[in-house]
Amino acid sequence: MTEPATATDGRAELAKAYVPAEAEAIVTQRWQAANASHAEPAAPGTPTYSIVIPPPNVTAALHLGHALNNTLQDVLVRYHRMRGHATLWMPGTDHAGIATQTVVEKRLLNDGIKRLELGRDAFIDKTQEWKDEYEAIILSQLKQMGFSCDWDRTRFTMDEICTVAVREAFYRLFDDGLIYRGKRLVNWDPATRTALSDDEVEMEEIDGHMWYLRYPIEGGPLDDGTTHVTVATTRPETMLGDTAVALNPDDPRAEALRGRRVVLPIVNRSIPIVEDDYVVMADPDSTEAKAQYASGFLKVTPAHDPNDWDIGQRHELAVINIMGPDGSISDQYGWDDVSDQARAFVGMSREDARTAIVAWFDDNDLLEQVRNYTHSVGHSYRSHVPIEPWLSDQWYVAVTDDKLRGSALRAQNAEQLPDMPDGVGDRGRSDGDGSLTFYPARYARTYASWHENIRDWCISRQLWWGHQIPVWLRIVDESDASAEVIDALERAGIDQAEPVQSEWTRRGAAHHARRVTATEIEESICIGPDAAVRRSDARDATTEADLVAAVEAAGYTRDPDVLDTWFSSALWPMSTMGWPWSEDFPETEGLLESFNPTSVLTTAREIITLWVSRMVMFNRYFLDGQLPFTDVFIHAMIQDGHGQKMSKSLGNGVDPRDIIHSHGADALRYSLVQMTTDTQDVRMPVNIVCPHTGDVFEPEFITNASGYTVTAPVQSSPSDPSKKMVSAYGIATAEAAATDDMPAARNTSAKFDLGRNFANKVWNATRFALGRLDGTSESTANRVVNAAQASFADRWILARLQQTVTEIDSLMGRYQFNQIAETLYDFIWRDVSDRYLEAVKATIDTDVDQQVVLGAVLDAVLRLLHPVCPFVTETLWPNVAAVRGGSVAGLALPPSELVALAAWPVADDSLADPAVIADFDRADALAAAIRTVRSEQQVKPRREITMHVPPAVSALIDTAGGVVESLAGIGTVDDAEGAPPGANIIVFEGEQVLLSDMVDAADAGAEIARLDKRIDELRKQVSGLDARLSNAGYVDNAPPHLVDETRQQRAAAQADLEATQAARSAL
RNA sequence: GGGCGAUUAGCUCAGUUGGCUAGAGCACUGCCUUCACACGGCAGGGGUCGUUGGUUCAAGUCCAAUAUCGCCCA
Repeated sequence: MTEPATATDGRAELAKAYVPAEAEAIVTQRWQAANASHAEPAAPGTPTYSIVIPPPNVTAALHLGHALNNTLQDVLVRYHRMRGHATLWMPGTDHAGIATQTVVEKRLLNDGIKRLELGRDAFIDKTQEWKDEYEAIILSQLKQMGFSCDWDRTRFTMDEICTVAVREAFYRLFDDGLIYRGKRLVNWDPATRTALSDDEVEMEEIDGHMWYLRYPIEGGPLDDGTTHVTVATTRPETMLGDTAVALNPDDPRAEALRGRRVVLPIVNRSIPIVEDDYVVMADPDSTEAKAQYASGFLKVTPAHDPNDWDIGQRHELAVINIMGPDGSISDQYGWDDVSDQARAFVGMSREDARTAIVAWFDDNDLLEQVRNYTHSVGHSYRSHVPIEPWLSDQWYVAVTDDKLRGSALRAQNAEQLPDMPDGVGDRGRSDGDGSLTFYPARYARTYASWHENIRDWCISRQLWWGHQIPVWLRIVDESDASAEVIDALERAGIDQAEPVQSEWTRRGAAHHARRVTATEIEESICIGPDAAVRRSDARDATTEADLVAAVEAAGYTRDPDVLDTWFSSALWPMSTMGWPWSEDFPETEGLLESFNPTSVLTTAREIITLWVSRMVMFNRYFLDGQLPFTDVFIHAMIQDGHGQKMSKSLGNGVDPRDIIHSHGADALRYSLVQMTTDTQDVRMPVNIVCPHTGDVFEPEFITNASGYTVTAPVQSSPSDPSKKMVSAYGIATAEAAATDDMPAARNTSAKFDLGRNFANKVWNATRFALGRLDGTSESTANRVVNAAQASFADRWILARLQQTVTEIDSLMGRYQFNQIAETLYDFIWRDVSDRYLEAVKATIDTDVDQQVVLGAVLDAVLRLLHPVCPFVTETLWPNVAAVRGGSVAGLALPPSELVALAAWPVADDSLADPAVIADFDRADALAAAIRTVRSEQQVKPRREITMHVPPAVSALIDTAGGVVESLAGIGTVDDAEGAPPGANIIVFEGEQVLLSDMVDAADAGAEIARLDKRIDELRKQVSGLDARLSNAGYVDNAPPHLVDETRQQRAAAQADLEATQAARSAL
């Protein structure tokens, strides 16, 4: 193999096959040296194109899902950059609060270190180290895949510039009354001890039980002798916090029970019986599981169930919280009527308490029955333990406010969401209304219906890793409260925050107060970033540090919680571009004006609610209705070979670096683009590369504890089973560790062969041309070829090029990625390589015009393919540039040092030539028919045969100017009369074409068989067409052009049939 | 429970508003190591388009049921 020496102009000697690893390293350097992907704000009048990367979490290395997502973005970005747009692709990573904290905690625990013992600052340092490590890995992966992000602008969601944006956004929302603090039921994760938003809760089907517990009726039996009511519950342990029993008002038993109370067992609490529509009535014959299992009585535990909370609100029930933050039974969080009997349960875990309480009911003859019951239970997406609805103080964004939710809905394209939901109001209030378009369109409804059912967004997380909430709190007794606070609270009820005018607001902070108990008041001071405090028009504005010091001196302490990760992600298209004060970060000046709204957001569908919605709400809120992006492209998901979603726990993620290693980055990218369709998720069966032998083999699978099919952690080499290796699953799940004897094995997949072969094809097609072109010669250097005077093959390939450019332009605008890949494949492989290069082989060495055309076509091919396959095209670019000369009229291909910075080809309409394309297809069809006979007669490929043609066919052959001869291996073209006896006959367009000099002795039997088979086919075809034409319904109702077409087809098939029959009978 | 998507060749997938003999890649068969490419060329085999019913001159495509799988929401 030739060493790819790099000359100063970037040209390399071309090896026989494309070697991605060598090319990728060199090309990456050239891009870096040219700063090829850097963007500056657009000059006036220049069109812009921008994308912000969905910032990957710093929890782990990227997998193929990221590769897909970002490949699509790079295709768009490179395409628009070549189109001459000022193009920005903003890269970065996300701190991913809970996810990162969890992985770091786990790693520390492996070393025996506990987070709480380590302390907040030291833990954050450790997490920072993790972040640095994985951020570097992620950025390196992105670069290895060739992504043309503006690396100079790489951001992290906890960078100072992002922090300023987060602080300012929080401050403004707080000041505007859209952020509030309240005691609510939250989705509590007892394992990580933090609240989760609704979106972070995953529902899982659980095989559980329905327990039927008897609660004695207070004050003696009813008239019918009933002594108790039976409540049905899946969570008996929460009964300690029951504050009512509810039944449906339509229940026949309601009247007798009205006004009665029950005595809560164990606790001996007297609780009311209330009537509420929510309660499902018992009906053993119902098709609904709920009614089948219902007893008609519902225990109501407002502190531990969201539905019960609502019932409690309606009936003004007490709220008794019987659990601590770790999910154990506790009397420290609002339970103060603990009976002696109940005391025994305090301190138990929720699981133990469930067992113990059921046992207690059984022992006391109050357990009526137990039935198996499958129901869905919310689990933490992070720790996977069941969620505990838990009462606590949290911060919320009032996303249900019209300024957020309504704005998000009004943003939607009116074609995709014609009617606004009730109460949202019509579009047309602000700029971005009606401009948000989803591709594929069906996701517009997903987005809309989510907003219709949205609840306020819980943004506080009990974590250390993240943006700490910029609010300082203190609780004061009403008697100690300032007059300003009392004055503000006059206007409000309990648990409602009210703005206060105070010394703090006069110094540039925001001040709220709310009553938290009958006598206590909670005051909260929100302080903006230093840049905001300094700019404040408040009378006594100082600095953030001074203000914080003063607030803390006054007895306020900062809320230790941090913000939900998605709060900072929601600001990503703004914060990365310098909002709110780009003058403080000069490198960002002008970005917001040039590049926000961005052109498109590319993401997977799971993130529509978490991220897309919130970016829309925030961007519009802070930027006068301006959208963060106008298009949203939702792409497919990559599943493993068993149709399972790729996930860390299944260890079935594939590292793109493995694919780059086995196939190259361009192959990875091309194959991913090729499989990106509107609808279908993609299955990716993965093989393993043996690190000992290089063998590629299908791994051994096992079924894990949860019933999923996973790769066995340790695999054996197929050719030598004594050699072992660790699979990616083994590494991801830590079930096996790589050693010298048992190294880690890379993954690969045959799905990427397609892309690798294609890159190699481009490579070799170019090598062919390089051997035939010499652009430095006098004759070609300044030659301008006019298509009208060019040869048939040249006119054809230029017409096809024009068609291809037009098609790709259209497909790019519609995000039809798989069709882009197919269009490129068809043009480059089928047309340029298989047909054009074969057709010109005979003439290229002498036809100077053809050399110009070939050079131009190759140049255009590299440009067209560049967005998808940047490495191979950039590698070949200088070589092609060096040998091509002249130009083609109507085909603009201005020179450029790098193809990455070259102009997208512009092919004038004058190059379009449907007649030439039609004639070429005819010539190609004739050649194909001849090749079929050659193959059947086993004619040697190099043997040049003679064809004998009637005048009609002769005309085509003349028109085609040698193409038929080249493609069919014809040495001589003769007229029909000259055919020797025994010549083979094919029928083309109703005419007989004879072939001779095929073999030394013709096989008459094979010839007869072939013609008989063809006659059979043609008969079927004719009779099929006859059937259609004899159908009056078709002739009368189908569009006339289709009927005409059918008649022509019928005539052509009939002519072919007759000619073939004539040939057959001549034998 | 609600919504969305899928079911087409052995495998992985295309098939735009209904209209040429339902396509591609891999795999398979035969021939070819021809001076761009065996990561290749040429030729070929292989599909009752999940099932049932309907609309239509015409259904892989539209409608209705139904089965199976996946995802999202509750």
